[in-house]
Amino acid sequence: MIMKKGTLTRDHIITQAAELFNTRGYAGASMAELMAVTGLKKGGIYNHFQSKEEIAVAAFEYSAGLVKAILRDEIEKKATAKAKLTGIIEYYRAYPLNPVVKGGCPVLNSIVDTDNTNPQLKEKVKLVVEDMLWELERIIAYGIRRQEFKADIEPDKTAVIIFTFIEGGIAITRSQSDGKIMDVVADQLLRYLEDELVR
Amino acid sequence: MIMKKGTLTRDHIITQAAELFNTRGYAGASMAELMAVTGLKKGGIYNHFQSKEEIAVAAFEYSAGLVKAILRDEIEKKATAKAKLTGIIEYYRAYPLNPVVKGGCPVLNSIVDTDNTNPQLKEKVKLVVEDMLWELERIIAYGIRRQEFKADIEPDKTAVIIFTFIEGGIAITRSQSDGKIMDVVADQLLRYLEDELVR
DNA sequence: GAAAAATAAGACCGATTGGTCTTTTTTTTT
DNA sequence: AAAAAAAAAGACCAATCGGTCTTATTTTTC
Repeated sequence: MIMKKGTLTRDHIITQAAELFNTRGYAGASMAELMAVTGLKKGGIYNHFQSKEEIAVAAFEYSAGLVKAILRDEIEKKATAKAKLTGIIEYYRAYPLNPVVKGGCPVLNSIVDTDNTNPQLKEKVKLVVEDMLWELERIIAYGIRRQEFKADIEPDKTAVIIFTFIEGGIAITRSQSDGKIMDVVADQLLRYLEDELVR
Repeated sequence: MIMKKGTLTRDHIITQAAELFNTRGYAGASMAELMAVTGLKKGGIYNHFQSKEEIAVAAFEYSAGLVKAILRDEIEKKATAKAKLTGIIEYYRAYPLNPVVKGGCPVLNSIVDTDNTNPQLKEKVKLVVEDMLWELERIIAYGIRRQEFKADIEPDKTAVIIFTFIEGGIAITRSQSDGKIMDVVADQLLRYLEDELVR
């Protein structure tokens, strides 16, 4: 057997929990609901985790891993910095239609959902955001090095601009249930890329 | 007596609830906590409201009213469209330091916090976002009319750009606890205003 | 200041919360 | 296939959940 049964079950709990917590929030989701969506009873779940919080952390790590994997893929399959950024922007244009996890962007949701009663999760979220900013920053620095981008742009600030704009778009889209908002955001980001970054 | 005692108590509950729900989320905040922060017992609270949900709606309306009042003030005290937008941008630059309600932007928080189990609040949030977009749109249309802004810019899309960018900035700021992020956002918005809107 | 009305208190409710623990069942090892 | 180990079940727990209702108190009206 390639994988122990328990590990399979554990993964199943995590994927189901990721969706549940992302749609209902940490406080809003109950263990009873998690039991329902996993098809397991209390004993089955608590055999793999020590607490609800531990499940939430594992679920967020899983969701964040999905997002990162998609971004990495988008980055790696393009050669130029401009193409990499364009790929990311286009990915997010379609985001409201195909979120990585049901319930919207897990990064945005966790930022807002995580109050100060869960410092462990809060720190994890912070690290994930830092990591995504860093990933963008690398692309921009790469573009400058390749002389695709203007020499005087600041990679760190540019990364913040792109990322905040995208996450804001996801938020407003969610409130209005209107996919066209992400179009506006994506178009504007492409214009920004063309006008202010490309030399 | 200018105001009945009950109304005063009701307002007190609302202001305290606004802060509580904004920091802990709807599901995360309990009636016991609301009792603690208001100094009232169950009977005192339920004398004014029928349910927790009704309190949450009233609290959000109150918070949204505060935000709108500030924006309106920022808009009215300036004469030109450019000055109005600059005023709003500068207001949000300092936002992480002085949120209208403790816990961050109530609009952003409610967008994310409100799942589909509370359609009444969700609709309210949608209307508030629409209203804020509309307010921005009006300024931009005003700027075009006054020939401050280019004639070919689209007020609705421009409003979306400004608003999503600001809300995204607030979100990321919250995750990183870093006030400099709002500086990057504000600076970029001012540049956008100068370069793409002003003719 | 007395009567009426509004307000707040606080005991009480059933349901649900996250979590524990023993027992049973299933899986893995030998 | 037997023994050992892992996994899942499900009864059980105290605490808390949102909410109700009667009683006591305070405020308002007359």
